[in-house]
Amino acid sequence: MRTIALIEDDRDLQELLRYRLQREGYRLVASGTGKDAVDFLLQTHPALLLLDIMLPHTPGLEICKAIRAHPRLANMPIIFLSARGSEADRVTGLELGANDYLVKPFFMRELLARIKLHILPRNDQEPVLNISGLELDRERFELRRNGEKVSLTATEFRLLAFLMSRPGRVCGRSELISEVWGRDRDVADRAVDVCVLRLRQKLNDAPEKPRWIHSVRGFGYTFDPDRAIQV
Amino acid sequence: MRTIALIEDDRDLQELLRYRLQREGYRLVASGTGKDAVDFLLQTHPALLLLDIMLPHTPGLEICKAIRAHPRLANMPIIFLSARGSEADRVTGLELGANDYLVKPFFMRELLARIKLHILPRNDQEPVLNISGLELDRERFELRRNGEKVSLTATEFRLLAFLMSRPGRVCGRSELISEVWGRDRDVADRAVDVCVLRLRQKLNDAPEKPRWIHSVRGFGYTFDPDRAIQV
DNA sequence: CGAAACATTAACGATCCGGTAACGGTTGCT
DNA sequence: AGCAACCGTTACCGGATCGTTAATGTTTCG
Repeated sequence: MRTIALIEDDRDLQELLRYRLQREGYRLVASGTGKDAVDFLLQTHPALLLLDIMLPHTPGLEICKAIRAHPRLANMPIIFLSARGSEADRVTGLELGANDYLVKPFFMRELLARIKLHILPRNDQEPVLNISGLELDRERFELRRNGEKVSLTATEFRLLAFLMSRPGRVCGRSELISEVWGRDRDVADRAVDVCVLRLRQKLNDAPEKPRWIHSVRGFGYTFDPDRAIQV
Repeated sequence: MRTIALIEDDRDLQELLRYRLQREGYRLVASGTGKDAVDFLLQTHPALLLLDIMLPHTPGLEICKAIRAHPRLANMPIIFLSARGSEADRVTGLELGANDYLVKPFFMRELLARIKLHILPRNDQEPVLNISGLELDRERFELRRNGEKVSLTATEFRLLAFLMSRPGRVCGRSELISEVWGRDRDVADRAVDVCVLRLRQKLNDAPEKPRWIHSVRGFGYTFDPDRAIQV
């Protein structure tokens, strides 16, 4: 279940949102004040933040700035909720790094739709990817090929997940190492090749017709079932 | 410069947007109808689409669905522009996969802020260059000539990418060597000629009428489809 | 016209690159 | 401790690729 954070001093709105969000399957954690907002978010780890602009003590815009400056929170989606709807208000809100800006009173179902939008869309967070016979389940850490399970190791799984979440994109070895192995890990390029080799073996990914992982000479690898076979 | 596509039948709004977006440094490509929207987008490769909902022939919602279903366009950001602002309209728009929904009349600066929001997080340089029948895809490391794939090697690809990203500019051999081959590489000038030769062969780039890569005697090479043929 | 300067082209061989198998270190479980 | 799974490294191989060279065309200019 995904957690959504709310910072809002209006008690009634707080309760209304709690009710509606719970009905949609979210967990709501709320705070009535912007004091210690960063700590609050670090503790609760929400998937998204609903942020009032007019708050006692710390204005919402300040909080937004602080979040964007914080390395661990920087890309958390933020939706501003504000009674102020002038052009200038909206623009400053959005330019400060908010992902969306809704003017009160807003339609509840629109808010829900926009929340979904900002939480779901990233391919690399989707719990299950299903591409041309390969089913990658990030929650169970399982891979199924035409329905039957293929057991992968952790690195193999992460590598495949990274490639599958960017179908068609050619990923260079250095990119793969920093994203799959870790930015700080000191690992040779060829480790990627070997990992790909092992993946291909487990997937029965023959160099024939419909291949999943393609080598792109001089650049790297790509997951692309549609790519023409190299002749 | 980033391209933004607009599908909108209101001429006045089209011109207004063209004016404002150009002032912000975008290039606008517009179509008054939703017919062949997918082809239109495949050709122009915009970074984002502004889409009217009420269009003659094909409704915007249909276009949105078609885009999301198309593998090469699926994650293009879409902003709906609509005169209809009811809760149901907004929700269906967003749930169909649009990234944003603005109700006409909207604040121009808010639109600009939202455009930035949806474009910014992505890569800085245009991933696909499309010049006079040549389609260079830096993400897939592919080149298509009038739609059909031409397979290039790494150096050929980098050289062509460098030339195509500066159409009309004449690039000297030494410049090309340091930018394409690498500042430190010790390579003779002639290597460039040979690489250009192989490129031309693969592209069927005859020295006749519309030529892509031109030799500029004494200086170097340039990619320029508009250049008059040397007589 | 003829030579110099420069560009085009074909062919060759060195180098680079990716596939693969084998090795050994580490980790975690029994 | 013993064992197996996992993972990064290394080395070798074959083939693709690329820079060089030299011969051939083409343009420029005295």
